[in-house]
Amino acid sequence: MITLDEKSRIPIYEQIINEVKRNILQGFLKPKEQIPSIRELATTLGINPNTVKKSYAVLENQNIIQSRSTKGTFITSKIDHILEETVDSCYNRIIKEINELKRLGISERDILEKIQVGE
Amino acid sequence: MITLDEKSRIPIYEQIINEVKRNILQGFLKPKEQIPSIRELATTLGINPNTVKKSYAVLENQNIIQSRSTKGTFITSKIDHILEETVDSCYNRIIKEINELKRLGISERDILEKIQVGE
DNA sequence: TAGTTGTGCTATTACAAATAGTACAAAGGA
DNA sequence: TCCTTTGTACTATTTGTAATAGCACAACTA
Repeated sequence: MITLDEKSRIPIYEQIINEVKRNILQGFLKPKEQIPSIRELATTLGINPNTVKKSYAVLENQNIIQSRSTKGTFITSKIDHILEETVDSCYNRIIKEINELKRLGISERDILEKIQVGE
Repeated sequence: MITLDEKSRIPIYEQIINEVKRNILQGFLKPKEQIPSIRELATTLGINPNTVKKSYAVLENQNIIQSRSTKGTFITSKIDHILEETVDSCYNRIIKEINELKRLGISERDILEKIQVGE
């Protein structure tokens, strides 16, 4: 299921990209499985087909999906790299925030405690 | 010192807001201290005065700076709240990323270990 | 044959950021 | 007094990107 946030600063076409990846990683979409056609997804989301096309083009470029003329669009058979990349970028953003906190004078110990308690 | 990232998705006027806050938090700008005039900062950064004005308007609205006609613009005397708010938003972003990692199947223990080792 | 698929292309719209330009009043220094 | 600098206020324009609109084509399929 793909949901969009119109108010977000992130463009719709990027949101679609992220949502497709999320669906794959959560197991809702599996390798070789067919995903909605450009026109169908556009109708579902109430947006223009060109916007979906743009998302699919990027996803294909990242070897996450594969489009076949007159057939449809399918998840790539090998999706292992997606998880790794997504996790890495998550960690990178966390590290970035931690460094920011350190710069503000918060000790690493305090940060880790707060994170644990906060869960 | 204020630096801008033209390529960033964050608008210039927001970057200025963040930079002013950062300078305060790092002690480069102190309470009641005068900051560059709208025109001066605009010249320094090579941008339009209206853009700086927009940033200053937001900062004044957040009680971080105070503008006085014909005098200039000054840091507010009370800036304690800024640190708290900034730290809170940092933690919130970290929590958000951690939840994302959990959703991807990473255990909290693994996350915390990775963060510690990564530092 | 009719419908659906992805593809490719151009033109247009929509929106927010940023710029350009002008004008004003008030303070302060020469 | 004169000049400069300050913040303020306002409108108009430019710019860049996202998104839309619309069309045409080839190929597959029921």
